[in-house]
Amino acid sequence: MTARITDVARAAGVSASTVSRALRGRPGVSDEVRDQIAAVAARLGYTASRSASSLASGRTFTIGVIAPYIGRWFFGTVLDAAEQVFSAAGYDVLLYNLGSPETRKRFFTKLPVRKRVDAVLSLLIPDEEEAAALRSLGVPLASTVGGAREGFTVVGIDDRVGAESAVRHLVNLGHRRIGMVSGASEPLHWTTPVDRRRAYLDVLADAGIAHDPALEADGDYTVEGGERAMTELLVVSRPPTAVFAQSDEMAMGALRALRRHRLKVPDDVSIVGFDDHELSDVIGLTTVAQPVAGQGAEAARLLLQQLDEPEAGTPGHVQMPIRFVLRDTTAPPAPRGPQ
Amino acid sequence: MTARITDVARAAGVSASTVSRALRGRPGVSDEVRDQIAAVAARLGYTASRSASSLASGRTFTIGVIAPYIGRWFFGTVLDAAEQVFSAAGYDVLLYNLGSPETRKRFFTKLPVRKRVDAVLSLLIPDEEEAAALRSLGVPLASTVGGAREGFTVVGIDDRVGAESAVRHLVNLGHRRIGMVSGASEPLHWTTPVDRRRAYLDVLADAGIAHDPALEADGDYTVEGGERAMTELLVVSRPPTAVFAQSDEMAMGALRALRRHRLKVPDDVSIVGFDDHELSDVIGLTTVAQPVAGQGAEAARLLLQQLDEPEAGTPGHVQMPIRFVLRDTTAPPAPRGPQ
DNA sequence: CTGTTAGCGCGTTCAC
DNA sequence: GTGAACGCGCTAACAG
Repeated sequence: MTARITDVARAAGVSASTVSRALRGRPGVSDEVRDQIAAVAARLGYTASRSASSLASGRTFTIGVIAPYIGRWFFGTVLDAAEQVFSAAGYDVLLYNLGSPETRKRFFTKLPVRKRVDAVLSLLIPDEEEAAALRSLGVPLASTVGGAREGFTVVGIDDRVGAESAVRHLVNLGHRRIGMVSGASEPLHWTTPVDRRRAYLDVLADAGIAHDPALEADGDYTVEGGERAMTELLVVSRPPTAVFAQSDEMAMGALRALRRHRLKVPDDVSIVGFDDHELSDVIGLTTVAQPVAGQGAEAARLLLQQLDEPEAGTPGHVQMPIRFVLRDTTAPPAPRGPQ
Repeated sequence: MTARITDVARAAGVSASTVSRALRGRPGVSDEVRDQIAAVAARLGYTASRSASSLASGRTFTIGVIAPYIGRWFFGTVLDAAEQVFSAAGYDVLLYNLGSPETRKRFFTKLPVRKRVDAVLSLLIPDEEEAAALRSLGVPLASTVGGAREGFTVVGIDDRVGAESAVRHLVNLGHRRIGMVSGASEPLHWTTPVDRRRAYLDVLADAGIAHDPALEADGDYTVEGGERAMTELLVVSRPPTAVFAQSDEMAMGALRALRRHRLKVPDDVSIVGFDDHELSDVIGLTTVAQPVAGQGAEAARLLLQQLDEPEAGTPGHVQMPIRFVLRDTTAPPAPRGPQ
């Protein structure tokens, strides 16, 4: 139904190989022949069949991208940026949205990307077993978010430093009852929640503040989870005067919980988030900014680089800069706490 | 490097054809042979090469998805839902992120999906020229958002009805100076901004309110654009006491502009949005809710249905339900307007 | 610089 | 129920 390479060859009065060479910009074709072939191909609306060319060449010009929840702002933004880099380089993106544990498991056992992609970018660091499955593909691998992994180029941020700045800010304001909304119920293999919690504990210890486990609640990295977690923190015997939420979305949930409890922010409770969500500025949320699109683009670039220079080895770990952003949800504690 | 079908055939002591039939569940293979082949294939980690099988069969088991800005919440959520439906049905998703006019143009002239996909889902209705290009692919087509198009199954909402409810709510509260933040600088071919504006004009006319062009400003469907637009509306001689923003993100931008101008919402100015963004609840934004993930899932389902029953023709246009959501950003006008 | 010859790995007729 | 032959459309190696 659509034109094949032999149709173009016949119409241009040359052989199929010449058409192939001409259209892919390979040397060994005179300029006039090349131009004429291009014209004929355009007239016939010819595009090489990817299936056939990858079968013949072994290359697919396709990158597999594995994302957990595209709908979440963070991963959507990372994906957006990575896709732009890939498509600008002529690669297509095969997207796998691994939200539930079942789809995740099925993906790594069946590995539908086998023989379909030239490289894989995982938006969240895979656990060791999953990483081993990906390594078996024999293609370059990269990941954003969540620690190091053998065989992977990883682009991330220093979660320790970022979380420390958030908590230290609260300490500097004079808070002593500092709670945390964390994301512990997520898959346990990534280092992000662990590092951010470690930083929280370290800063408290540094400030001579005893750690109270009752001031930690799990927010599942979602708005709703953040709301639930904040509500939990409000019913402990001595509620916190300030809360560090491990993500902006959980911080927004916490803000909603506070509003429902008629508590003022930052007068009654201070909130600091992490990520610098696109709407954090609208809400006035104090947070730790990280380059989200930047990480996606950088990981994509490094992956393409490995594809171009296979002998270079995997570039290892890249740290992107972070920045504390002061807005309106943090202030010194009130003379008397909430309630 | 990885196992081929002949490796499995040899290891199982059968022919390649039998392996092919057995693994794809085709009839004509005894149960014991089938089981044994499955075992051998699993042991060898065999997966059929998609390139080879689609070259041979003509099917790709891949769906092309065209998205404008994945990073935007709306499209990210639609994509997320659609991808889940596709992958549950065994299809892979080839993602094209057509943010800029250049990438968009390049996509539709080169049509990299040609011979690579069994169907195409566009997350935003293509213009007539783009639609013609897609029709030339000869595969089932579907779209979300933005009116009807020949050859496409379209899943959307009734923008007129939704926008009417938003504006009528403001009228019912007693507002007479009602502004609008629209998204007119977007590609002109989709009906969404047109329909929502039409509804705005109709409701004003119904209420006997003269239309003042100075009360309309373009917000580009972004938070920043909404902020700019609201700022413009505040400097006209008699500013609006209420504003209908054609999207929640623009409404959030408007809220930020108002906050910067020290104006209270809803005391000084009422704001109503459209979409029910995931964070609108956090902010307390009055809006018109539409099923976002639902539209993506439904469009994906209808596309798969066309793939299963090619003779059924294109199912046409599906309208999803919408719902007005009253929250905290709307109230009757103050006795005296702002300023 | 260009054409010819062989596959790439699989699905799909046909025979048996 | 199973195997042998052929071709999907293209690229790579070799001639010339």
